[in-house]
Amino acid sequence: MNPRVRFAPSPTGPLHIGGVRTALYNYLFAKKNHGTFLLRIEDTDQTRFVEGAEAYIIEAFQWLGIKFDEGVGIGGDYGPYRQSERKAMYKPYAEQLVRDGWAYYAFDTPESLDAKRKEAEAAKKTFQYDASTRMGMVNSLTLPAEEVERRLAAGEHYVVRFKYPDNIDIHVHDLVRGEVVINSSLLDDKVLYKSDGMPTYHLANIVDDHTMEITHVIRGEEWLPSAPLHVMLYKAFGWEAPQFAHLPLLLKPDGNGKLSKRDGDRLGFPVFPLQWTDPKSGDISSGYRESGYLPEAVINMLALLGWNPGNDQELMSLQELIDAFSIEKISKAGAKFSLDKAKWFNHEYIQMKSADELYPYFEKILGKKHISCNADYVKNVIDLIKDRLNFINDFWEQACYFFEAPTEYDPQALKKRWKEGTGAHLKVIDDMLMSFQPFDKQKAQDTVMQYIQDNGLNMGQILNSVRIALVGTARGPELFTMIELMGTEETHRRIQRAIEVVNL
RNA sequence: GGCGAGUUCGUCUAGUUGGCCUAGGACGUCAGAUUUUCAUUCUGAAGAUCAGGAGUUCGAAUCUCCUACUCGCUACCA
Repeated sequence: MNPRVRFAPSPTGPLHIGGVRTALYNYLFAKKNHGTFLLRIEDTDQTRFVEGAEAYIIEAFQWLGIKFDEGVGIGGDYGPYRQSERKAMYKPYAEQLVRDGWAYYAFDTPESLDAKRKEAEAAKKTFQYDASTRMGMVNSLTLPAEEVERRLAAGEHYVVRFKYPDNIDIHVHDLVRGEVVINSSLLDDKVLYKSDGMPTYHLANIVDDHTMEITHVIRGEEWLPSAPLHVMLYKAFGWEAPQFAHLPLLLKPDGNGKLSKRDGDRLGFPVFPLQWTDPKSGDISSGYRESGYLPEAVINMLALLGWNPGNDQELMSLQELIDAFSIEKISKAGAKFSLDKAKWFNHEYIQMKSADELYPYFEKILGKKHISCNADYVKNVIDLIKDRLNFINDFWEQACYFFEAPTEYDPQALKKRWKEGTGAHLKVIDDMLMSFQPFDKQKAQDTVMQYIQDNGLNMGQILNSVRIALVGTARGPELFTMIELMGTEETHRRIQRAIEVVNL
């Protein structure tokens, strides 16, 4: 049977990069095994619903180039794929569990539960709704049947709680961690069905995974503690459980905690694929896309954070990742996100792109500066400066002088390269350069070099002074190539201006 | 507090059946080389006694036990 896997985010805000990796692993697994990858939206918590989050999630995967076969936004035979739209189907399942003795109605109010917790806290204990306490609570286990009926009929608020069999070992077979065993007496009677008529994650995810015929549940490690509950639920329903694989966490670059939005803000890197504006506060969180990352680079980097192909290959296309992927090679320990490595990946991917491919990105950047420019010229610039780009957004910093004459000159560079008499030499060189119409790079270079040699000048000094005139500082690609690209007119203007302004 | 998981260079990791590991690669760092400058690129170096301890064994990063530390979960959130 071909596997069916799902990515099931909650639309409570922008998609965390750890979630993206979870989705990626699901995707790689599905594609490797000729399976189906579907998107399900888990919006059972109406109080945490955030406008635009679902659209954000879909757009993020579009940008990343990860395609769902089925689900929200695509459709399929197992829909609807939004849990809010499946609301009606959960209640019968909850009732079935109560009928079969696997669950019970609980009428305890949030206030009374709070009181119990506080009470326990005062006694330095923790209150747990479980086999040891449930008989002292207000529920269908302690109330007479008629009373339960009456309360239900009267429309009183209630929740359905799972009733663990007492003192049994629950085995969870995890594909990355092996066998995990926990005793039922340590677990609390989790709420399955909420008083607002919605299931909790636990019930909804089991019902949906079963009815959607999910074969493998690949999710974050934070779900491991509730996996025993899920295993028990499958048992209670008499359903075959899917295989589980709990992924290691993505950790912050420094320290040990889980990577959070705050770490991104603090250390200056995005934690979300796309930029996100909070609809309530208006706060903006940066995204990989807007920060100048290439989606291929983000995917490659993420794939290797917690998994590796078992050899030394690090630069891998999506297809190569698919071909090499296997759950067995997923590591158990959490992985720290590294900004340096992310930068390196992105640099590598930019180098793989041609000027034609890169052009649209840079045209947009120029557009924002209100610069419209001949496409061939821009592409030539790209070829010249590409290898110094780590991010798409580095473009302007690295190439601005190709589009705007420098307005000031780096004092450090001037001090080092601009000596007495430099201006006079520049005048001569300027004339030489201008004399080639049309410009002949090789001849111009030969002529200037000859001049430098004939006058016993220092090549580094002279050429760099020209460079400062053109760029504003001592950096940039090969000088005569720049001159050729900028044109003699522009070169002339810049040299003249530099002589005037620096005036030494 | 309870429960669970994890622990190889600063970071990501290789190491799957114990011996070719005097622990390999990548990022980062440092040093050289190339270049008219900067960046790129290239070469090289430093960097882990495999969390610690005990044991099994001729031999352990790899097996067993104990300890420590870190993280996760502990809601009518997912």
